Parts: sequence; structure tokens; C-alpha cells
Amino acid sequence: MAKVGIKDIAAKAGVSIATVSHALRNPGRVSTKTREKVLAAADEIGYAPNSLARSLRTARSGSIVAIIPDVADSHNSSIIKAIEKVAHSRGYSVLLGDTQGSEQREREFAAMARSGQADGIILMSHRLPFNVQDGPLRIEDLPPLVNGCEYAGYDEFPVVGIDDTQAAIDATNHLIDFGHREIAVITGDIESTSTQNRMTGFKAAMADAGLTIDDSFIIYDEYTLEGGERATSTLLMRKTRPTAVLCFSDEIALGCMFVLRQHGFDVPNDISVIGFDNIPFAKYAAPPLTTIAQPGSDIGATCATLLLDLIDGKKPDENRHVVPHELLIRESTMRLPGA
Amino acid sequence: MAKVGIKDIAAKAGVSIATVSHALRNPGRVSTKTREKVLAAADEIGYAPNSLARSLRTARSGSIVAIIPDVADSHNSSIIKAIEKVAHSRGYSVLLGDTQGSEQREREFAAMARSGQADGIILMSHRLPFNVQDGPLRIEDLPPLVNGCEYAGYDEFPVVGIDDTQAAIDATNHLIDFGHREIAVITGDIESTSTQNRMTGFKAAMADAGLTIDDSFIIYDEYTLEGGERATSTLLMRKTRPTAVLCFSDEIALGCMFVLRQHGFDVPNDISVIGFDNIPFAKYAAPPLTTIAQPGSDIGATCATLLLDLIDGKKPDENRHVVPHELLIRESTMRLPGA
DNA sequence: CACCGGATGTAAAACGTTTTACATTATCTC
DNA sequence: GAGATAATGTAAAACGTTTTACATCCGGTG
Repeated sequence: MAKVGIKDIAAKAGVSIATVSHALRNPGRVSTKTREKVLAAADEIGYAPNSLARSLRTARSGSIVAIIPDVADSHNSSIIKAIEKVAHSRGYSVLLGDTQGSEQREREFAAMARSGQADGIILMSHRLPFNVQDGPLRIEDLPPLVNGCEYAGYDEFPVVGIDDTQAAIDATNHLIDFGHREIAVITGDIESTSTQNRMTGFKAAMADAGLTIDDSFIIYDEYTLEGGERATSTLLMRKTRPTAVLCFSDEIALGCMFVLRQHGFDVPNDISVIGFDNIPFAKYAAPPLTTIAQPGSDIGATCATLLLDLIDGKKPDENRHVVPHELLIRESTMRLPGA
Repeated sequence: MAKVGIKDIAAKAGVSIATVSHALRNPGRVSTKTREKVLAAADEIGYAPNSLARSLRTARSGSIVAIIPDVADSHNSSIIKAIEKVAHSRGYSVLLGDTQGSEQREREFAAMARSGQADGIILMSHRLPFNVQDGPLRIEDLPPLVNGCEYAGYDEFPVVGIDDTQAAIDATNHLIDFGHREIAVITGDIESTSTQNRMTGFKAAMADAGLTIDDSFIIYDEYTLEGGERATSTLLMRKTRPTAVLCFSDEIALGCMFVLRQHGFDVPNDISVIGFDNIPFAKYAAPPLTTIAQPGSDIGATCATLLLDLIDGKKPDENRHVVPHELLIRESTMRLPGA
């Protein structure tokens, strides 16, 4: 790769490198004639600016890093797309960091912000990817950060997400409304704050309706198809059976329905299933999945907007940003006869 | 953010910046005592190296960029994971570039390699993200690149993928073997070389079996659930009906089954459906989807290994790397009565 | 004791830009 | 035509590292 730089353009166009730089970045600073000469020269020798040098000098990378447990998770799809769209429209590019839930990876990607490779972080994790030293959080020492869908435990950063507690209440109430009394829950990672909030909501709704929760009906596994599969197998081995299953993600719900079907249960006639997220596949499942929809593009767009504002030095008035969720009643839940 | 650099460490430890750099990167070059002094100082003031400066100086970024049409596409999931795994084990990080099929985005991400932000490119697209100037391709002027799952038309770059033609032949033969004669095809982006190869394979298999292809049974749409949905609706409006549908992706197949179900068709009793890719959801569909499995982790790992070798200056013996596909017969295809 | 070689430290150049501060030239005003 | 001002160009510093080439010190050898 023949490295061509500003210097080569300068030589070719017969001007100084300062002039080249101005012609390229600051058109008004230079006469039309010179600019055209420079642009022509740049074009001719196939100039591509070295953005490392530029970022080094300007202390601005033009990138943000999105730290995401699993980019392949369908639920994150619309979020990522929205982040990219907003970032792009404001001249930033997005580096996607897939951590597979590993804290070390989270830190590695976050380090890109400390090392100048990124100007800010969108964090979809429930823990901060820094060594938070003892004593109070010195937020001015940390890169701009927005917490998406999760809460890392610090109010200093903007947080964007649905009201998970209320969403779980709505889901549970939908089942209760359909006459269900024996309701099971399948959940993923209990470390996650959104999981915890959903659990809180579920319990509150049950208590409000005067229903008791059978602890053996609460199964913990992963937020994956396989997690739903395993958890449902476990559930079916209990002495008694629930009439409805509240799954804390659509992937879990799909895994759950798979196992129910395998064992000859009909959804929703024998057992109702409700999910969470409204991933694209939810609608296409058989039966189409009733679920709590999260507005992924709202979430992503808000995260990106807040972060870029933060980078520009604009602090939001309010750090807690709640986006609306919605109960989507499809065909995987059913009113119990006589309810 | 109080910016701390090598210079501050030097001041604190009472040595020169050169010594600090050596202590950090080149431990043997410096006495144990000095090194410890430096490390202690670095630790104390919370040093984080500026990787822009480093990369600028060393002309090596330690990153590769993966250019992917849609990171949310389930099929890409295992590929991405494998790429990350290999890259990580060799000290590289992966920047995921989601292009949504836009050629401009492809070029923007590829530009990261020309501008020093990445050392190489894994390209999952059928076109080169460069202005290929007239005349022969001067590969030495281009960054290291590996073509994944697609073929951009240049044998100068390693290409990794399944034998799409043979895979389509296998899929078609499976249907023919089950007695199907009227076979429809739903495909996405025909610009893609893998699509074209699959089409070639389908036609070859049909011809080999002495079957004629009804052109109105070949529907072009997107590689998405919605694409499958639309295409199938179109298909059902034809005068005659196929007994089997070969979908060139699992997402299409799932969208297809959805519409068939809506219209009261039973899969596979009324119509057989076969997909492509074996995405995680395929197994969980109702009925579980027969499909051609692509070994995503093989593909990803091979891409990454080849690229990193290329970056290290090691050219592979062979540029065409074919990984094995596999026909997974599940329950969405059925032998016709009497076949 | 003079000399050599290895170990350790450092000054300074280099990477490719941007930007400040200044110099020169052109244009305008009276 | 003098002086002021605006327009245009440039030299050089700066960004934070790595690395080369050199300087110094030390112990050992003949």
C-alpha cells in the first residue's frame, strides 16, 4: 500500500501542507483556485486521510461504541439499527461490541473510550465496565456513557428503557384477567436489573390479585431458546401444572412452546404462553406469540441522541428516560373457560 | 477527564518517557527496579494508553472490521461469534459494521482500513467496497481482505463459504426424492453470488431429474421474514400450486410457513417447505424446519484465521475455501403419497 | 590500568494530521 | 497614494506514543 498523505498532495499541488489541510477541512480559508488545485491533486494520487492522526490531533474519534451482550439477539436488532441511524445522521460511526456477557469484554470495549478510539459508550449491561475506585464516583473522570435497557446502579448516567416493573404487571394482569391463577415464570439472568424489576412486577400483580405464587413455578435459566427449552422441561416435572407461563423473553417463550408442543400440549388451549420483547419472530410463531413489545427503535434512538448530546457537552434535564411498552395480544394466550 | 499520559508517569517516576515506554512494552529493556517504579506510578495515576498515538506510530491498529449486511440476521450470529473468538485469541478486536445492504456504508467501513483504524477486512458482500480503478486490480494497494459467504468477483482475495450450488442441488434432490415435481423457489437479493449459485444448483437438479420449471413459481423478494410472507402471498395467487417450496433462507421459510398456515394449508401435509442456513429458530419452528445447515462457526473461524494470516504477511496456498454444508431433515418436508 | 562489552537510561525523531500565529499580498477607503 | 483591513498562504508546534541511536555506567579481562 503506497501510503499517500497530505504531504504528497502538498508536493504535487505546490503548496504547503497547512494549505492542503485547510483546503480539505476548511474550504473558506483558502482561495477557490487553490482549493481546486489541491482537491485535484488529492484525487489524482488517491488520498485517504489517516484518521488516527486526525483523531489524535483533534481528540475526537467520531465513533461511539455500543456494548451489547449479544448482537445476534433479535431483540437488540432494532435497537442497534436505531443507534446507527441516529449516529450516522450526526456524523458518527458505531462500533458494535459483542461481549457474550463477559465482564472482561465489556471492559475491553469500554477501554476504547479511555484510549481515544471512541468518544462515548452505550452500555447495555447492568454493571459499569470500569474499576470504580473506592469513594464517590468521579463522573468527570469517566467517558460519556448512556445506559440502555439496564441500570448499572449509578444515577449519574442517563438510563433508557421501558418500565420493566409495570410491563411485568401488565403481562401478569393480562393472564389474571383471562382467568389464570396458576402462573409460572421463566426468566434469564437474575443479575440483570430489568429481570429483577420484572420479577418485582410479577409478584406485585399476583399479590394485588390476592393470588399466591408457587415458588416451584419460578424457573431461572438463560435468555435463549435453549434456556426456555430446559426451563420448560423442568417445569413439566413439577407435581402440578400451571395454566399459563410468563416468559421474560420471546426466545424463552419460543423455546417453551417448542417443548410444550413436543409433550403434546396445545398452546393456548392447554397452556397459555406470554413473552417479552416482541422480536420479529414472535409474530411468525405458531401460534403467534402474545408478548410485551419494547419499542426498540425508540430505545436505540434515545440512547444515541443522549450520548451524542453528552459528548457535545449537553447534559439532559432528566437522567431517567422511560419509553412506553405495549401488550400485544396474539394467539398464544387464551381466556380460561368460565373466566 | 484528567488526561494522563506516559509523560505524567515519567514525571512521577522520575525517569524519561522513553524509559516508561520501554518498561511498559518491552520489559527486558529496563532494570527490574525501574520497571516496578514505573508500573507503580502508572497504576497510581490511573494510566490508560492512547491507542491512537500508538497505532499512528506503529502503523498497526489491532482491529479488524467485519462488514456485514445485517448483524441481526440470525444466520450471521454464529459467524460473528467465531470471528470474535479467533480474533480475540490472536490479540485483535473486531469492529462490526452493519451496512443494511448499503454500498455507501460498505465503503465507509472499508475506509477504516485505508485510514489506519483497522488492519484488515472481512467482507460479507458481493461487491468490493473500493473504487476499483480501471485497469487490473492492484491488490497490493488494497488492505488485506477476506470474502465471507459471498464472492466479490476477484480471485485475488480468499473466499470462504459453502458450495452454494451443490447445497441447492442437495435441497432440490431431497424434494424430488420425496416425490415433488411442482417446486417453487423463493429467494432474496439476486445480485448476491450465493443466491445466483443456489439458483444455478436448483435449475441443474431439476433438469437432471427431467423436470420442468414453472417460471411463475420463482419469486424474488428479500431475505427476511416479511420477504417470505410477501412472496408466499404472491405464490398462492398463481393458477396452480406447488407441492413444495424451496426457500433460500430460513427467515424466508418461516415467513412462508406463516402465510401458508394463515391460509389453512398444513405444512408439510399440504405443502412441504425447506429452508437454508439453519438459524437457531429453525429447529423451534412448528413444524421444525428442514433446512440446509451452514457451519457458521467454521466459516467465521476460517475467515478470521485467513485474514489475520494475511495481515501477518502469510498468503494462503489456496484462495477458495469451501466448508461443508449439511441437509437437516426435520418435519417441514414430507414424502408425497405414493412416491 | 586500559579496554571491551553488556546493561541501562535518554534525547530526539517520527507517525500524519490540525491549528495557531504570523507574514504576505490584495482590496478598499478617503 | 497612504493607510487600514481583509484575504490568503505558511512555518511550526502540538497531539501521545514508539523506536533509533547514542551516552553513560559497570564489571570483567588481559
